[in-house]
Amino acid sequence: MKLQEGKEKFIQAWGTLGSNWGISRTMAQVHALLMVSPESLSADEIMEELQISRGNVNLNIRALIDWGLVFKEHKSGDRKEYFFAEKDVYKVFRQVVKERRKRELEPVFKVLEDVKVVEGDQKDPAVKAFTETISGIRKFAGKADKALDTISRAEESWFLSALLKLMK
Amino acid sequence: MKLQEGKEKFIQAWGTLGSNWGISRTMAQVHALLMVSPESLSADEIMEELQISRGNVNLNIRALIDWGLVFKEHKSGDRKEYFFAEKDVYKVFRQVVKERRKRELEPVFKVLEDVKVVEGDQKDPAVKAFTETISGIRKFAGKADKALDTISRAEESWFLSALLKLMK
DNA sequence: ATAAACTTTCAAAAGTTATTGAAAGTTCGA
DNA sequence: TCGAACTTTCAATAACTTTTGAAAGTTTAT
Repeated sequence: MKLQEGKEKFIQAWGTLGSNWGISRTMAQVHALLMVSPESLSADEIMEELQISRGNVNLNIRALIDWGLVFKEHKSGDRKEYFFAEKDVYKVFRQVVKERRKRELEPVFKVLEDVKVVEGDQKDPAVKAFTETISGIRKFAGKADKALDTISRAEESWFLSALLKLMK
Repeated sequence: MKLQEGKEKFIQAWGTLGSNWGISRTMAQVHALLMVSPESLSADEIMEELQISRGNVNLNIRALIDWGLVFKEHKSGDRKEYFFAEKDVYKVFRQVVKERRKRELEPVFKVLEDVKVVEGDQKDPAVKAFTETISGIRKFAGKADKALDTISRAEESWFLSALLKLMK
């Protein structure tokens, strides 16, 4: 397989994976392109490679920077900005875990906290079912949150050895 | 807080969570409604509670059944079908892990396998960067896949005690 | 075999999200 | 301060996804 073909296949696959997980397809594609580029790229180069507009590149690059997955670089004697991605997959994973935990788990906790006590007779099956489901979710979410926090702080070596132990 | 209000808040929150993770909002809302209902519900009851059409209920119920999160029930003396959800949050989690692993990780593996060897000089930085990134992702994905497989087979008690150890 | 009660399908409509491109804004060197 | 080189914004538009509802299909009791 030719390099260009491989790149394109990988970029498409990464884009699909992203869009299945609530990350915009283009954002994931820009990320994929930067992951396989040895040098940092300018906005123009990204436009050219992915055939997307300047505005779109700008929007998605900023989102990636916001997620902590992409960084800016300035080359001397050049006024353009250049961008490069974190290439260590484990660091990417940890960063995504960290961000999504903050963005999505926290609002859910807030709602669970809000609704955990509803008025009414605990003998009413409707009240009982509601209370029990919410309480089950709260317990599970608390544990998941701790686990994710641990993962997002962990060193790769530590994490992998712990995983291996887990799998014995 | 009144039960009805709590239910509505929870259903909205679950819907938002779902749509952030690539699951349709309505599918997550139907799931949430069934999670907090003590009895199984008919299509009509779901239509009524969530104010959505019959076709929409049917589509999303079938998807939930396909995911293994919701089940059918027949009540004697009644020709309607009734639906109820798995309420054990850990089982729900395991089922989702299992399904997404199958649906999404597998196609990505296939592409990674396809593109892992590209023609050209390994001293060419473009080829080298590509090869190294793909190889990093393959290694990580292999480990993640094993971990998810373990989780999706594990008993809750086992899983939680392993997590606790992990967190010491 | 029929009809009532129910479920499923699917094309059109509505709603949502992503993309464009041109205009506005910013930065920098001379 | 000016103008060139670049980045950012945002309203319009395009693309995609979800929802509807009526028609078709299926099942069951008699």
